[in-house]
Amino acid sequence: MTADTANQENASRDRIEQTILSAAEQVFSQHGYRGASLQAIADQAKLPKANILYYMGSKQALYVRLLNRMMNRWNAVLEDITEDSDPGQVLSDFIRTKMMLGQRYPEGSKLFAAEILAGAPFLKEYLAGELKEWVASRAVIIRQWSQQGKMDDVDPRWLIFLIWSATQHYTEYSAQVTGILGEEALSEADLASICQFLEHVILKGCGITSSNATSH
Amino acid sequence: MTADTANQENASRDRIEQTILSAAEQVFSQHGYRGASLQAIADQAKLPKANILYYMGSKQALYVRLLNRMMNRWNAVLEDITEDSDPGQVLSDFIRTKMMLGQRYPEGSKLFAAEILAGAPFLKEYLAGELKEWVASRAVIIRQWSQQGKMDDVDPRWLIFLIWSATQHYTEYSAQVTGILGEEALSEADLASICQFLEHVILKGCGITSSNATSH
DNA sequence: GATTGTTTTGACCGATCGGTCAACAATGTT
DNA sequence: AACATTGTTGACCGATCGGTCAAAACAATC
Repeated sequence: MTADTANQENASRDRIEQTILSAAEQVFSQHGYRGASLQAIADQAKLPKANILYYMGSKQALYVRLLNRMMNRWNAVLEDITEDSDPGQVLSDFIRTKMMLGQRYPEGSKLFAAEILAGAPFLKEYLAGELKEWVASRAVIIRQWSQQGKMDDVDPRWLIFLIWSATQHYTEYSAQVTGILGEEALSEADLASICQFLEHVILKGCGITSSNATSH
Repeated sequence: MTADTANQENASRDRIEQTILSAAEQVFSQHGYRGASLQAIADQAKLPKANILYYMGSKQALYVRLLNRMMNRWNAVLEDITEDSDPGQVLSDFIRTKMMLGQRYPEGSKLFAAEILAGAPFLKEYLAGELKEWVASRAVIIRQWSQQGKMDDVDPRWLIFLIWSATQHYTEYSAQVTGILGEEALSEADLASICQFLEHVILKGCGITSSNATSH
């Protein structure tokens, strides 16, 4: 096997795998792990069912792979903050980044939501391990901001949960949001308006005086 | 059949139905409509599967009945507000009531969440009908509050969504929350702390000066 | 105590579930 | 050209799916 053909074959394999992952993400996100069927995924990917299993091994392996892919997409968020950072800037970025991620990967976000709803059977260790430490370390920094008088003395954990929930709402509850708004999907103007609203309420609510970058 | 025996039999039937509904709520809330099986519901209720169908007719009828039951529990919220109401009082009540409802009916709330995640196939008309009108009518009143200078000029729809999402988070994402906090379940102290935090941030964020009833 | 109506439940139905396998096609290596 | 490896897929497996049904158990009326 030459390097060329190797690349070609790997590329072909990658393309097929991406097709399957994308199809599976749609089906799993709508119906959860149990409610999704390999046949439905195969239909969505326009491949025979046996082909799905040839590439992915099993339903569970496919599902776990999707969960990991989604979690890697979140890793960059809020990574490089220090006690000297500007809370207004950081929280503003946090809100916009989270909102953008949800809009960019709606199926992945819903997949994650369904997993949590089911009691997080495949993510228990991740939540109680990596993610718990992530929240704890961010909380320390936020607490320092409060002590420095940069913002009110709020519980950082509740603040993080607030931003998570408020932003995720617009992807995971998109069926409700669009139903109530009477629109097919959220427009760019809607999204900008929502971001502005969340920044205004959360920053002001935390006693953060709007910096030049976050005024409106 | 005497009136006595009639009451007795109806009461017995009601008891069995409540057992089934409660069992079904647990199973549906964890795995969604498709992922739930009548056998799992029957096991949970400790009844033969055929008995479930005898009382409920079909899986779909059972599911729809659960959805309706849950929606009736929400009907009382935010019903009697006017342009003369105190925004601080009303929003404070709204937050606490929503949070209490989620804690009181965690399975029902998760059931609703799973239905929305799946694209609301059984609730499309309700969302675009009753609920849309409910939001629109509340929005009018909130807009009046803003014009009266009682609060900032924020989009009432985003405010309602914010309160919904922030409160629902603690029931629907309870697996994530407890995993991160390292607790089995939210304590009473946690709940009080969360309510206080949400009131502080949202009211202050909307420019509502804390009334005597909502200070902390 | 015979009759009538209501619950209860195991047995069963066709369809679908996740997964296996063998036959075959396609491709790479020598 | 011969051989080895990898990819493709219909047929099939036992288990489970939602739902039906009839026979037995139970209760109420006459």
